[in-house]
Amino acid sequence: MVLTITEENYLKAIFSLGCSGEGGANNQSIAEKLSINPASVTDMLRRLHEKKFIDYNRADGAKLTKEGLKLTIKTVRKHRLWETFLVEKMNFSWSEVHEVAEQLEHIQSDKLLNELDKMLGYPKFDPHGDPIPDAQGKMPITKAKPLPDIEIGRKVRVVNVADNSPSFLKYLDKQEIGLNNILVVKEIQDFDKSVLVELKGKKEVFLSHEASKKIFVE
Amino acid sequence: MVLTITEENYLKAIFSLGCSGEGGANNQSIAEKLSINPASVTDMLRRLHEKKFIDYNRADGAKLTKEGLKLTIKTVRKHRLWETFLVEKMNFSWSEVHEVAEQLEHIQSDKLLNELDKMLGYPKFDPHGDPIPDAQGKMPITKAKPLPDIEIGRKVRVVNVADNSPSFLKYLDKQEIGLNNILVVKEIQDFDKSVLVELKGKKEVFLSHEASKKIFVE
DNA sequence: TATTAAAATTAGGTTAGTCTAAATTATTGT
DNA sequence: ACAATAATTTAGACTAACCTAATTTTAATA
Ligand SMILES: [Mn+2]
Ligand SMILES: [Mn+2]
Ligand SMILES: [Mn+2]
Ligand SMILES: [Mn+2]
Repeated sequence: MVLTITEENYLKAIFSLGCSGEGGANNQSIAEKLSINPASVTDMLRRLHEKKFIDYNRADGAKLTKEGLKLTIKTVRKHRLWETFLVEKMNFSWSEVHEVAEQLEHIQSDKLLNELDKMLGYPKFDPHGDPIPDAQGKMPITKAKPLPDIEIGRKVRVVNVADNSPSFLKYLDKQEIGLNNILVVKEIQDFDKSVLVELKGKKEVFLSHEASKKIFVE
Repeated sequence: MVLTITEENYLKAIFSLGCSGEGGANNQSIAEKLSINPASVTDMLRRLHEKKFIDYNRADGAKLTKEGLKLTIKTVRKHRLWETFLVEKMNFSWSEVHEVAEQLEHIQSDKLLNELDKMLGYPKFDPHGDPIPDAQGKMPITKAKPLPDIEIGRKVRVVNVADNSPSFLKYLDKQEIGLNNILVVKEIQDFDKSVLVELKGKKEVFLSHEASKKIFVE
């Protein structure tokens, strides 16, 4: 049951593509997510299927098997715990952690993983508000909504961001929007769907539709 | 200047073989250290030479170039800082850290490395008493001697162990010998060169010549 | 010095993971 | 229903890192 780093990355891609959208992950979306040629993806999907980590066919796309899901969730757990570690203990900002966590998630040591979890106080969410699976693979389910779905006037709390790219996160930093911040939705522009929100201290900022779709609140 | 994990491991092997013994590292010793076939080593030595990380010829063996040395020392720094981290912050024992550090040493993040160093208080030695190169690549030089070279009756302090294998380190644990422990050399047996030492609390133990050669004291 | 043994290299192969270009299958718009 | 377009797969190649078996070079010893 020992996966290569490459295999772990494919499984993770299939996992995250499978979360959004109900069907499996199709070749093209995996290729895009991993910046790899579709022909290479075909190859790897065949191998992952042979190893019983995924089911795959052209119509339904790739879906993790029970075994594949178990292994993938462990990788996700590692990724998110390491991100939390980097922010909580190593003075990283939320825009810096993802790249390093992409490396750290492949470290194999159950003891280290458990100690990390303990040191961080068994956190439930990572610095981007993503749920951290526990040692049994269970993770909390939240019913957060994207900002554009909120009625005008509601006061909400930012609980998750659906894009971990440094460019997006730095943009949020600049707008002074962070996890757990309280926002009030003031208005949504008709012509471009941009959202006007009030931050703490009465400060108001416009968020593009593009950006606001990726901000999840409760 | 981006090395593969495999290249880093070869350079590290050449480095450590070059430290002991004045000449370079020969093919066979590298092959043994990495558990790799000599024919494969020939291959890799050629590639490392082409990339200007080593000088190599059959007579003198492999020697790191200035560039190669710089990169290798950084890997050693990472390895030893991570080992220190595991012991100081993650409740690992000195016999458990090496294997995990072999993985962690390949993580690429200058910020993480600096923060790690800072969090640990800029340590000078790792859990086995090996010197940790600083950010400039400088490391303290000590004049420790192996236990069999000490005169009878001298009181000394354990400052380094020259074998990081779990089996050796667990053996030392069992004998209650650890870093910084004070020992008195009571006698050296003629027939097998085993060493009788007195530990704190007057307890006395025999150490085989094999073991005592690997215990460095001051 | 000639013979033998050890060390290193060469030759030829394998596997994982990638690529490009060409062929095949599906989907879609008219 | 059919042509155009999009998605996927096949075919053929490449690189890094390894292997075994055979050969060559160097060292040791009789
Ligand atoms: Mn991430
Ligand atoms: Mn995250
Ligand atoms: Mn070590
Ligand atoms: Mn060490």
